[in-house]
Amino acid sequence: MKIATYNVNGVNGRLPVLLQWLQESTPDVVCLQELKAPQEKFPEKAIQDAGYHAIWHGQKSWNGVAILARNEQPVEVRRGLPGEAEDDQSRYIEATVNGILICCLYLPNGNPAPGPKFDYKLRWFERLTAHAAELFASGKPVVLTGDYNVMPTEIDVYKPERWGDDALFRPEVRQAFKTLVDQGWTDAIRKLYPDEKIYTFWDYFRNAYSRDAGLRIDHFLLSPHLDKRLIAAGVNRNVRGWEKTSDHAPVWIELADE
DNA sequence: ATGCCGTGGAAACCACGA
Repeated sequence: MKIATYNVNGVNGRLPVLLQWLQESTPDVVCLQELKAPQEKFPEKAIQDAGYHAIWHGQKSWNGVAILARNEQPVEVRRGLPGEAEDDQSRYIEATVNGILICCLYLPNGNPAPGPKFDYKLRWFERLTAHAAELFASGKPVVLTGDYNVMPTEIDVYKPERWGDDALFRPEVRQAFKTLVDQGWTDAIRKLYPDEKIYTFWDYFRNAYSRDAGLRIDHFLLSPHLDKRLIAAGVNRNVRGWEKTSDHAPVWIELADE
């Protein structure tokens, strides 16, 4: 079973790239972030024609998350994280697919830091961590995946010395990621490739992709049950080189059948 | 060191992203 996450940076503007990648990669489950489309503008028909059923939480202009499943209907469990009723940003959706709880998240960027956006990021992280603790305690097979907007360690940044004050790399944020992982989750990429330079995002400008000036900010966290089933993981970096592409590349894991 | 690029929405610029 292959599960992927992809920050598309505009699902409608990215539709040809998304469909091409789905056709080439044929993931069983896909988590999308940054739809940048209101609920009624999600390209449901095109995605259905590609063989995927979907649930999504849209929002005008910004944010937006979706879960796709090939030849199967994702069964929605919740949309939105608990803990802040006034939070109206579409950044979290959760569904069951094939017995696995799929949690698709788009963690706030948080810049500029310090400031209210950074405070929101840290609050959102705390809410995610609280919810993740409940999911972990349930003992169910769980995947927490998406755009975390955090580089966990120095090897996840092309030039860590330049990123120390950035909201994606500040100590509080790295600590928040560590606190979450330390509940017992497995960072799938780092389990399989503990020392390799692996990026999932490259800026559009300054030729970041061709210079390989990248960041690793899209992650898969696995519950212990799924950690045992993990057989492969990677980044479809070539997709970042396509025309009209996102600034993120798709990230994927492969789980052994039960 | 820096939104230099890209997207969406509204209005021929601005907010926002990482």
